[in-house]
Amino acid sequence: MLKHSRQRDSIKNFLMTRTDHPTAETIYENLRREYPKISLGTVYRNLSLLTEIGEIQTISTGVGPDRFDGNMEPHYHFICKQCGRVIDLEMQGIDHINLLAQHGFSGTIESHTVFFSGRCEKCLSESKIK
Amino acid sequence: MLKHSRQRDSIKNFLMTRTDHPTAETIYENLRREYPKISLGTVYRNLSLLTEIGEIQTISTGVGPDRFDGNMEPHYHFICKQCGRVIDLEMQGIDHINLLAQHGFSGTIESHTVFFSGRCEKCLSESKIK
DNA sequence: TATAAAATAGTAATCATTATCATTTTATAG
DNA sequence: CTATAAAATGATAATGATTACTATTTTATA
Repeated sequence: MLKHSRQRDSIKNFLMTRTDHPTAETIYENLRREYPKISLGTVYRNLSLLTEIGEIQTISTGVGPDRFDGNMEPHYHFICKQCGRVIDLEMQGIDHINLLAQHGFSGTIESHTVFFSGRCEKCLSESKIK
Repeated sequence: MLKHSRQRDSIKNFLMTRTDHPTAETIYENLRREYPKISLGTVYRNLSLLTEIGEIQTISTGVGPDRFDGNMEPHYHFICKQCGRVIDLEMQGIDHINLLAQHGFSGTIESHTVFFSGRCEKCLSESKIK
């Protein structure tokens, strides 16, 4: 049975205030202001738990540590090849790609994970300067 | 300047014979038959290098270690939620999603990474038995 | 064949994450 | 309220995957 925990609430609340998909380490550093004795293990444990119960999303980009997202509205992510920033994309849904994948495949297609990549606005403007 | 290496050739060749997207560890175990003294570091170093020069693909699924693919023809991957197997999908291209992502986004969308998931044929048939 | 650059094997180090466990917190019941 | 049991925590050790380091070997070229 799941019991209430102040630390878990705080992690969830922190994620709700951010749109930059912070890492466990960043979340830890920030929570320490409110809970100076919180441990990194507690942060990881709760991030896993919150992901399991569908309150947050874990984003494994394949580059660097995992990132976490408190926004559960369906949306897609962009990863900048230059600075690594993860940015929310405002685009229409592309669930139809599941049908394309299912066609001729003998397993069941239940979901998909998509990352777009390229260069973000900031990196583009900085490279123009140089 | 890039110099030739028997070990690198062997890694590349091994990947060309497989369609199951082996891990570095699996590649290492197999290469040891031909090169009993090969080190895991050499395997990782060459897998990174081969990926950099575009001869193979690194697949970071977010679950378990990275997997590697010697097939550079454009294609998509399915990851079984139950057994973790990575399977090639034979589906039409979905590059049009880049345009959808680009619409209203101020950076540049250059590419995308997509994984489909669900249950593979094998896991489906096994769960029927039980 | 000599030489320099690159690659290797062996191993240590690092990074991200998970596991362990004694102590504390939370929920529930008397 | 207090007692109790389950769950969560903090502190820390352990793990798994990958990268870094370095003396030695291999490769390409002169």
